[in-house]
Amino acid sequence: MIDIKILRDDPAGVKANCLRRGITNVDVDALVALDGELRSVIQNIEAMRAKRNELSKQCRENPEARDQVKAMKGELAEKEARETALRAELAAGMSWLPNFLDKRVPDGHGDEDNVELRVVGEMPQFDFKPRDHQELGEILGIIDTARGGKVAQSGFFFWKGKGAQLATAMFFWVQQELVKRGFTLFMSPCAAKEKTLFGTGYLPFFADETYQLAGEDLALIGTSEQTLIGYHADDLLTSEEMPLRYTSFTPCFRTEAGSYGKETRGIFRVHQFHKVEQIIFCEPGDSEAAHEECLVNEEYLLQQLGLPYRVVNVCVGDLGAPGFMKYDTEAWFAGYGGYREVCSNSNLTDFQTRRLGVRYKDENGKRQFVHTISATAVTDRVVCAILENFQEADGSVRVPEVLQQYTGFDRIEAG
RNA sequence: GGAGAGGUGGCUGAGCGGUUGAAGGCGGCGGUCUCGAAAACCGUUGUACUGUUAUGCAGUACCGAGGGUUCGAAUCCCUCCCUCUCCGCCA
Repeated sequence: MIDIKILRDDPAGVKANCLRRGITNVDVDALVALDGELRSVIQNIEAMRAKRNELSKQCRENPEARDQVKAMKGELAEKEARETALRAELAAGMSWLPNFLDKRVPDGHGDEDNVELRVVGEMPQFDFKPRDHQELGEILGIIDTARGGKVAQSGFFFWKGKGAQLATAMFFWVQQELVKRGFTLFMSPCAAKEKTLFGTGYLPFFADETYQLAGEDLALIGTSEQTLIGYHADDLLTSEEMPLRYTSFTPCFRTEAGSYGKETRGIFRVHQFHKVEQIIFCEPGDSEAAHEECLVNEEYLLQQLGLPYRVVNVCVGDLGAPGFMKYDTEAWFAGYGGYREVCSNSNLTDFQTRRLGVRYKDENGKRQFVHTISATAVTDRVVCAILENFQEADGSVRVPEVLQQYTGFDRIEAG
């Protein structure tokens, strides 16, 4: 949600922002008109109430006042109904307005327009044709997509045996690393109510991406960002306790509506994946630095794992509506033969906290909305990158050194 | 799932149709006292929205949420949500 005062003061700027983001379903002028009408109705109602309250005080001595108030009731009720309707209509429209954009966000329509910032790490060299993670998973018996389909649905999968051990080791190691960097570790709910999904900006924008639980005001989470940020809904934080750094390891559920047939090979795009998340709550002036901090963490983890990667500045067309600026980190996938997204790191500014009511008192005692950063630490995709980059001619895979203390083995042997 | 109890300001805790935006206590802020501090005493202290001749003033709303009764509701009625206690079941 953006500040409605900005909408009032600079509707042209809001319109331009929508236009640049390709958002066409919001009529900014209509919203401004709604806001104006609402305020005039409010003024009207408040004047009537003031009169009513005044008259009510006289009722005991003056019976005529009672009749006057009675006479006002119908009109007041009508105006109040109008106010309720206007508020609902305005809120619905406001909920579709996207966040503003950082000056550095590049133009563009899709991921092909993202701007490469740097390429890091050494490419693995092979004297054979490297296999992709799907093929390796089959050879090693560590990824089972067929049985995922059997027990759940196509798009669900099993990590099995040493693959599951490798993934578990990586997720555990990453949580430990983030705790060392000042993050508080959570184990968090994997379902959330509509209010939480709306507050974090997933609704209404990504409604068809969520798995709704039948008969409940609950959906499976698409990311622990939803619950970790919802954690502080309606809270008043203090400058002293910020920045708050939170992390959680959870499954993430996505219907992937509309993406059928896209990147379906392997487990790159699935209905359930697993993620360690980085969340930061901070004062507005600190969010740019916090955004960079999460990126540093992502890069550190990939470097420690020995994975080559590149960082891109995500263009406006590939940036979600809540995002102010986003970095994607793309690991090299040797079998696939290209860079593929493994981490997504967004500065959401006050877009979520305004919806959720997460505020703090600034040095003047004024209440302000805090800023949030939401960034991936690692997901299953990183395990896939390990498989593809650490493979050998027969399909065996070496375990990155930093994970060996947790796996208890240094290779997954083929055959 | 069964049976009870309860949700009031930053916290604690009164109020149970009108002068209650809400007693008392704690905390916070300002002051007196002091070389300084503590203690004591005095004063002050909610949030949101709207309008303004704007670090002020006025109005409206807010006592879990939403409806209703009433000239008027924190107080009465209805619905829902949540929390706690006991019993049962259970990873």
